[in-house]
Amino acid sequence: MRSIADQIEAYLIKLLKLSGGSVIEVQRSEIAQIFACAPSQINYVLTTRFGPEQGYLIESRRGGGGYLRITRVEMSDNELLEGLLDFLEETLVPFHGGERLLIRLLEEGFLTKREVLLMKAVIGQQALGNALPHPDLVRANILKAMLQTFLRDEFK
Amino acid sequence: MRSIADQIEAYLIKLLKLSGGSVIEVQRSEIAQIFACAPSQINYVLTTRFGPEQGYLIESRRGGGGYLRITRVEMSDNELLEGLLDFLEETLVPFHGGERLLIRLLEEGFLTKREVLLMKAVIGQQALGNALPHPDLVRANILKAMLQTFLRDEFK
DNA sequence: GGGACTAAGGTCAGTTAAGGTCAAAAGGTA
DNA sequence: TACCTTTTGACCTTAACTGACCTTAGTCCC
Repeated sequence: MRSIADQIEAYLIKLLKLSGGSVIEVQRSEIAQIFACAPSQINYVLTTRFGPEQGYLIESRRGGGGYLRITRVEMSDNELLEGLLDFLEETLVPFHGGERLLIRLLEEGFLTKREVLLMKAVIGQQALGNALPHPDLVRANILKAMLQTFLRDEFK
Repeated sequence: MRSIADQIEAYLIKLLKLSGGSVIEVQRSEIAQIFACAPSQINYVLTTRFGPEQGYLIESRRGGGGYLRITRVEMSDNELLEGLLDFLEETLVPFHGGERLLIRLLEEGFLTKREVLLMKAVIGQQALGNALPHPDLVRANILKAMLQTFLRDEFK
């Protein structure tokens, strides 16, 4: 069974699509009610699925008339790449984090499906094995090296 | 008598057939319950019967709503690729060896130039660093994982 | 303007629900 | 017996989820 988090994610994405534009405003408590879950669950979904890595910006306001605003952020290829490289600079990459990042690049049309599969294969379990000392760090380095490929002249 | 492992294998294969498509999602604990065995038994079956050599890809997710996803990846009859995989099976890959291999694949029209650059980046110094215990082995594994990507259905 | 009250959203630590790993015991078979 | 395959269980990691408590913003009343 799909988890509630997955369902909420799907719901919000649907809202974004329906809204035509790239921004929606929702009430945390309302969403929580729809899915019969704790309000903090919504925060969980937002942080795990709608972070900057996935290409979203979250703003919010508390108090009466408060809201959550979810914005899909469009970026140029270079901005996107450089942002991702910065991100990788400071971060370790667990497999699923890396995967989401790649999906983002696919959605942006930056990578082909074939390339994503290729890169997924690289950062996956099988390739890295368990023997390595710091798999998350190695993953970050590998992704960085691959992405930097695209910053080269010939691809601009 | 057929071992439980064999029965589980048969069951999963049946599920795959029934599903029509080439992918199923199951819960480890559920399967374990059906066959009244330890959950880790399922992992055993997966690693011994549903590895890449047998033409399957395993993905999984932990935590609430976790699952095991088994994907059938059709083997291509392409001798070159399979030959290369065999070759990698027994060999370590120093950087320049790996590079030659990629160039050959480019010449054969298997990879685009872009893909070759991508893969070269992966097996290069920067990505793997110097800290790793067996860089040549890691390189072999990574290349293997990447090439196996191309054995999948969608690329035939 | 300043409390007091109300209506939001935020945080975080802790619990629950998965799957992963590994070594060791058990079972088969040449 | 020696070796290989199965099977299990103890322990680990990761993801999902919740609830108690906190912060911020607006409203009403004096």
